[in-house]
This record gives sequence, structure tokens and C-alpha cells, in this order.
Amino acid sequence: MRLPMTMPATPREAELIQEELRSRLDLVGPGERRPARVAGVDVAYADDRLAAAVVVLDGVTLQVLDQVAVPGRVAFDYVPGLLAFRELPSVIQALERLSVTPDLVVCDGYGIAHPRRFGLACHLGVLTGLPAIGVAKTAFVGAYDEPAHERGAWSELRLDGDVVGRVLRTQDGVKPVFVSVGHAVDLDTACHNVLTLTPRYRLPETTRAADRLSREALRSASAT
DNA sequence: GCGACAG
DNA sequence: ATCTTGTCGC
Repeated sequence: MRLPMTMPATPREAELIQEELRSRLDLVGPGERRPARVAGVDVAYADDRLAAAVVVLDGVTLQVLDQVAVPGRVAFDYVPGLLAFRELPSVIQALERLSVTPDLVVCDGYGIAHPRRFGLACHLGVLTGLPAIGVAKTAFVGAYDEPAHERGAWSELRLDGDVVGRVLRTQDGVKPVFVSVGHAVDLDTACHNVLTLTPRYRLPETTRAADRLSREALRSASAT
């Protein structure tokens, strides 16, 4: 499977691409579903080099089923709102080299909780056709109330009067994470899965595994 | 107009 | 994202 990704030359062109792809978004999905395989993606950087990593975990045991790392070079500067153009080229390549197809992809960032309602997770989902969600560590857009301090507590993330995500506490007393739908999955399902993926730490095991692999891949590439 | 701004 | 020591707690 060859998934081409258009690389814009300017931020303005990137916004136009987002606008076009946004028409292909599925914000509902098939309904409640326990994914058998959940993938986590992340990217590590060092100067103009980078390493994208994808790790697929069993949805129940959280054991690693498959993982792929792809080294590359930065092809787009970081611009808030345009993160997908910086990270996805290499992430898509890694996904294509997977030997198993994930039922859900957990991204490090946002889905529709985005200035133009089309964040990293939406872009990845539309391009691959895979259900995708975004789990971010800090706020980007939207307003919210602080959720209660126990694990599982949450509050709505609103943007211009719309609910675009949830501020979810994954462990008692730790800072909450920001969950938003990317593609082909609903918000309830997204949050249920995030809680399943956080039996012990604040961040999903998928994210933690992909983070470790991307950094290690960057290191072994340096030693070459 | 001025700041804020996923990773 | 990345640059970084010590420190508190299980």
C-alpha cells in the first residue's frame, strides 16, 4: 500500500490541503468497539534528523505485537496547527511497513480540537483510513473546567460552543490529558480506550512505547 | 494590535 | 521536540 502525502511549500498551502482533506472526516465511526490491536505513534528529533516510530499493542494484554521505526529528515518546520506536515510523512511510512493492521491509532497531539478542526490525528486517519484519536499532554485550543482529581474523571473541551474533546484524568491526582477524536471513532470510545491504555501511568502505553522506540531509533541512526 | 500556540 | 540535577515516593 502506497500512501502519498502532499507536501506543501508554504503554511498557506498546508492550510488549503487541510481544508480539502477535512471533507473526508468521519466523526462518528462504527460505535463502541474494543480494538484488538492499538497502535501508538511518535517522532523524535535531533537537528534536522528525525525518527518516526509505530508500536502495535494487544488491546487487552497491552503486549507488543509489532513495531517499526523509520529514520528521516525534517521536511517542514514546526508551526502550531500544521504539526501533521512535519510528522506524518515518516509516520505514514512506518505504518505501511507494519505486518499487522491496527484497529485504532493513538496520536501524540490533537484530532478535531484544532484551530481549523483538523489536527494530526484527523490527517493521519483520513490518509490511512484507520480509526485515529489524539491524546495530548498540554492544552492547545478550547476552554475547559478542571476535572475532579480521581482517575476517570473528565470535563468537556469546548471550542466556539462545540465539544471538541475531553480533558481526562488518567491517574489520581496527575495532570489530565486532552483527548479528541481524529477519524472513524466517537469520543466515548476514544476515552474508554485511553483509560484501558493507562493502567499505571498518565500517558497511554502506546504513546510511551512509541516514544521510547523513536528515541532509540534516533540513537542507533547516529551511531551509524 | 498583542500574545498564545499540539510536538 | 530538545537542553538537564537533584529529589520525593512507591
